[in-house]
Amino acid sequence: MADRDGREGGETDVVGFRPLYRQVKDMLVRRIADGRWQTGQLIPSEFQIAHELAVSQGTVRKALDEMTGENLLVRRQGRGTFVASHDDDRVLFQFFKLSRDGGEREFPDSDVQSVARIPADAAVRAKLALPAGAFVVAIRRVRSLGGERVISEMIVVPAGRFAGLEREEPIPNNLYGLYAARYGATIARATETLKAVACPPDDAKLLGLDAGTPVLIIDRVAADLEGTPVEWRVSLCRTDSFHYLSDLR
Amino acid sequence: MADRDGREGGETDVVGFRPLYRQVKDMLVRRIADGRWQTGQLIPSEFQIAHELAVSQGTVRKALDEMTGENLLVRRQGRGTFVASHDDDRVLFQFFKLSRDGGEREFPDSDVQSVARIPADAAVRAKLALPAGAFVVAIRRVRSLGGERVISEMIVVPAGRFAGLEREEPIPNNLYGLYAARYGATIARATETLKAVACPPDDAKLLGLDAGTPVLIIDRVAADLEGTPVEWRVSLCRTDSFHYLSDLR
DNA sequence: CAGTGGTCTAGACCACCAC
DNA sequence: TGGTGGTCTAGACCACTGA
Repeated sequence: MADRDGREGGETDVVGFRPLYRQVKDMLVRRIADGRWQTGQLIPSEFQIAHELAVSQGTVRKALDEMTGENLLVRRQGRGTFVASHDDDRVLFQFFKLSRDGGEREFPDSDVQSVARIPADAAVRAKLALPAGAFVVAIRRVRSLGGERVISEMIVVPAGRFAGLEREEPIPNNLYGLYAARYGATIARATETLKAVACPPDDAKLLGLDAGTPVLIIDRVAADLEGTPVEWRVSLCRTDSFHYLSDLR
Repeated sequence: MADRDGREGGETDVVGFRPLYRQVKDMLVRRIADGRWQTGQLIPSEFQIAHELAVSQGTVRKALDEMTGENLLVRRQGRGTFVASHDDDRVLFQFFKLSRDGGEREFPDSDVQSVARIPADAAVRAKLALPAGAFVVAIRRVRSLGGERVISEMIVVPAGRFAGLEREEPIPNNLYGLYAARYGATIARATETLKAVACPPDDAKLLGLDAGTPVLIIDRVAADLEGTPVEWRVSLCRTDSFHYLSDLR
């Protein structure tokens, strides 16, 4: 690598030492973030990357291993290393935690109620770190498991970053795949806040419940590779015969 | 190592090849599981373990790194590698997901209502994989955050594995620390199932709520290093000004 | 200062896959 | 058969800690 953190002269770093493999990792993450490496694509072999960056193969390996651990890459022995894609299975496993009691995990269907480009109010701007005057695209939809309506949700994304999303037709079931493929936005992490509340009348109607029935409310902010918030989503879920699964490790 | 997976003769493994570093890891995990390495204890250095097992230092490092990633070990540069302990901070971070809206994470207080040794009913036996006729110790307690009652919970553990727990006095706030210190049971993982329900009258009284208020119900089964279920816990949580936090990565 | 974990390298060989 | 990732080794040097 060009300079190896500027340590060639042998001076002691007082602060801010960054291991070589992390610098390599940052460089490779950037290649995904800015779209030079597309979702699902085969990336160069360890040896090629090592040669290109003038670094040993072991250092590249450590960077790739960390990225694999963060679900950014998928490695397949004998074939190569691929940029992870937001296919249904991954999204299901990583981001969809609701399933039928006693049932297998299952990808939900979606029934879009409305899509609109609207000004962001203060609450939305706070969640997505947007400036005053920003616009957002808001989607309302109902999701079903096994034909039964289970989730009523509202999704909000910045209109600037997702220009034209409100004219997308149809709105796909798996939104994170769309974000990556059409807008170069890779969802890497999300933070969910859960509460139990009485179901409001409008959502109750959509879900076929009595108003006031206890439902789970999931407030999610999803972020991209740089940690920038990209989507705010509030989901009301019936949990009479469904549940939210959380694995603590 | 004694045999290195029996591959010395150079024969091809048709099935069941297990990398050396995993065999090392299994061996070291067993030392924690059976109490030869106690919680919080300093373990031998990489070099010493490598020499003892006749394996290279890099192989030991890979085993230790995996164990560190699973929160079984804590490594401190310049000092050594330690068996992770269930101190308040770790339990708070890894296993306690409820906090006040807008507040910092905080360790809850406990107010024990009852402790009893009782026969396990069918539901309990199913959760903890116990045979017919088994006994359990059941604990009921109320937990508070900042002086406010927030959680009403029931905890059930096998009486065989935790002999005399019902006579423990006092029942400590941090149970997982007690499990490790007195009964050699390290809680390594837990699976939580969440639902929103109407609060039953008894719990409502304990939490100072109106019966029927929506509350979050958390059904947790906690397992030890071998994956054996060790504890079943059902927690009713008020979420009017509190929330459950789930990080998706 | 000695001892620990952390990083980096170089090279060997194995397991797997596609051609 | 060649190329990929996966494992294992050996050794050098760096960064941190505590006596």
